[in-house]
Amino acid sequence: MGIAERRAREKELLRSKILDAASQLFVEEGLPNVSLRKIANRIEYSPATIYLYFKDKSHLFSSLCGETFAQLKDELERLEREETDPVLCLRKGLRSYIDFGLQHPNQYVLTFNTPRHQYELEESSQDFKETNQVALETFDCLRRALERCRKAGVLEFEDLEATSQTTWMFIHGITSLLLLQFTQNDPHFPWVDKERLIENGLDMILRGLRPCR
Amino acid sequence: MGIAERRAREKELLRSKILDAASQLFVEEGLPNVSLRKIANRIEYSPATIYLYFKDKSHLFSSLCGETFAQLKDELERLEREETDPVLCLRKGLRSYIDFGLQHPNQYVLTFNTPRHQYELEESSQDFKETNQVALETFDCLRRALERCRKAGVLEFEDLEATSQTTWMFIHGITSLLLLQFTQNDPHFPWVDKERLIENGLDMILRGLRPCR
Amino acid sequence: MGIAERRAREKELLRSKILDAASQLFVEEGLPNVSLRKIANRIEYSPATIYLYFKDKSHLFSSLCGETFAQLKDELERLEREETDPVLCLRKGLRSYIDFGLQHPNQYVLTFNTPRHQYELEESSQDFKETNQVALETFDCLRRALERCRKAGVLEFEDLEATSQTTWMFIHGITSLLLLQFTQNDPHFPWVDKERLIENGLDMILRGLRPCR
Amino acid sequence: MGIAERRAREKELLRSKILDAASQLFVEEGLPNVSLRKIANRIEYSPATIYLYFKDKSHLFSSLCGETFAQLKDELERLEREETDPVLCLRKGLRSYIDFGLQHPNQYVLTFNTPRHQYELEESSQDFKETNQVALETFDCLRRALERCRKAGVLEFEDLEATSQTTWMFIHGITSLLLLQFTQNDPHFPWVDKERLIENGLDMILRGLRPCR
DNA sequence: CATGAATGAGAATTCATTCAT
DNA sequence: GATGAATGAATTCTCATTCAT
Repeated sequence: MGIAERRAREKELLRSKILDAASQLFVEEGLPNVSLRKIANRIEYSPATIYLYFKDKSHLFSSLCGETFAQLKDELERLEREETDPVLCLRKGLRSYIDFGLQHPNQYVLTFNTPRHQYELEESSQDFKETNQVALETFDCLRRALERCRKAGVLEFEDLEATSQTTWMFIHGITSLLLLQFTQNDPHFPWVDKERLIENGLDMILRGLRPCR
Repeated sequence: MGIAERRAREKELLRSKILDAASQLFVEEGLPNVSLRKIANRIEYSPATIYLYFKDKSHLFSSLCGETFAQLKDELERLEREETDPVLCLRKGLRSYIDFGLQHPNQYVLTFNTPRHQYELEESSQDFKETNQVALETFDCLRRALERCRKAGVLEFEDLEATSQTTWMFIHGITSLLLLQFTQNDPHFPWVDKERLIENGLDMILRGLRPCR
Repeated sequence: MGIAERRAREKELLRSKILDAASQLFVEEGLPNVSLRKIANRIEYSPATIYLYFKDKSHLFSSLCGETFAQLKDELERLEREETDPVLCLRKGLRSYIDFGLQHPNQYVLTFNTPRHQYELEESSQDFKETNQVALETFDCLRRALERCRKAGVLEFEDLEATSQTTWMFIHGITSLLLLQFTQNDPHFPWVDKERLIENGLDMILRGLRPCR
Repeated sequence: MGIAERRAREKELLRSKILDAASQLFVEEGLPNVSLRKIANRIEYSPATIYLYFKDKSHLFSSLCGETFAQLKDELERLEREETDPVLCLRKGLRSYIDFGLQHPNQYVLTFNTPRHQYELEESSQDFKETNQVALETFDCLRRALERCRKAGVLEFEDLEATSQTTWMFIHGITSLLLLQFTQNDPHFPWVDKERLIENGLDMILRGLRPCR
């Protein structure tokens, strides 16, 4: 029993090491330059070993994203429990989302800015379903946060679903272009200070939802 | 004389065919799976021929994006001349941007959702400079549209630059997630109807900028 | 245990096969016409396999030369131990050098008659350092042989270093032009018999160093 | 008539320009990196034009070498006429040969250190015959210079042909290794100063041929 | 469980050469 | 006489993946 447990623990550990290495390489070299070989090198295992833990490259990346976003969900749920003021809770949540994207640029880009057919994944796979489940639950946090504001009368809108999705689009736009800005470092575009942009964005979103008078 | 002209026309034609083929392959297979070989196959020319028209792969892609976005700029400038009502001009412009992105999904993704270090391009290149110039000019349309609204007293905001950038972020978010939705075709997420989402998004943006009372 | 050994042996064997094939192709087709593909074809392995044994093309060639010249060094050092007469030792050594060059025409040409910038190799590489080390040690044999003759009073010269280098130049000239003669097979030039030329050359070298009276 | 002449002159001129460009590129980039395209670029003609003047790449290079060595022959023949002291004439000739090699490193290497089957050339070709003729005549200068010294009693040797060839081998060795030294710039080998090496070499050659007592 | 060895497929790019004009 | 356009063949090298051990 103890032996089996240790084995399971060790197995889980190696799986994590693989994902960690992938994540690091991702940041350092950019998605298309991450090869299984490089991942294997970094953890000092053979490339073949990775196939014992992940069916293929796309499953690995899919898991990576899934597990990354699980963290975001946890954070948003914590916020939901701890922050009682509904508008503040919403605002902090949106802010967390953006910060999270900036902290995990590659997973963010891979998940939301990379057409899926590039890293195909059969829909039936277990990994895929899990990832998806997490995503839906994460989005639910936003839905609930908006609904709470509406109930409290501090925000006003008709269609909860449409508003949630639109709000997501806005913060996705903020996150996404900030990421572009930092990875490209384009000297020609007169980018406003990051902090400023984020707060201005959140202000505009909330102003767009405030009651009409 | 006529001969030289015909030749030039033919040359231009082949260049277009290459760009077209690239763009199609893009859609069908995703950026990292587009190779010069495949492009050449599709137009039934040899791979080497492409090098007579583009210095290398990154120049080809850069040209592709640059030339595509020149169209957007043209359209926005046309709008600016033709639509006199400032808010309507702004709204139509934002809408055009989104529609344009949806019509050229791959160029859009390549330009705004693809970290540059993946398809690097020396900054000094002529292609690069031109593309950049076009981008800046396109953004200027948005700046002017917002400023006109402010002068007309129909919108209210403090910092023109920050507001322009934030607005861009929002419509980029809309475009970007709509594209994701269509390329992924995720059956599990309860997407609201596209038209609805766009209009809701534009409403929210404008509401976020309306005068305080 | 036995398994690991057999594997190591097999691995070493394939490495040798690659080097052999490279060397042969070299002879048959000339250096710039030796491609990794051709080497792979000849040994009936895939091109990719070669990369498991050599980092890249230049490392392969560098290894080839290095390992070849290690043999020359061994031979010269053996001579040094076995031949006690200093002039004879020198003469036999020079002769060995020439014969060695004639026996390994391609490695010789690659090492001494091929401008390095053609097959560049980072200086830091391990292969490179080793090759270099071997070369220096081989040259040391010549230095010592000359010095021994001087001490014995049978040869006379002022500057050991300059004389060693000049002597090397002479035997290199002999080797090099004999190789040219055999690879070109030029029917128009009235080449004197090889053996004659070599012995005449060695005579002239030794006569040039004999004491003045 | 005048027209035809001008045409012929112009044609000859372009031929020269091609050879010049080839020669320059040679020096700058090394033999295997000289492509017809680069040559054509440099003279601002199309690659196809080169084929109007040279049958193919190897003929071009062959001509290049032939014409370069014609210069050496001219110089040696001039020396023969002007320098009356036989030993001095020999020594100056040898020195000229070495200097010439150092001044035309790439042609020298191509001619004498490059196995012919790398740049094949049918023996029957006109270019080939001419080049060969020049080479034989150049070697004749050395033969005559040695013979003159023997007749004057200042040098002593039995076989003129063998001695001439050996002498050539020696100065070829000097030239060849000096060229190696300069193109490789190997920091590990303690090369003696160039001038010193050359003069030491010439001394040794002449000492090797001086009368026995 | 882990891997060393191997590979087929494919990538970007360059080149010498041809030929219709 | 000169060339613009085109190409087939070749190059080095990387990668995801498999499989016997």
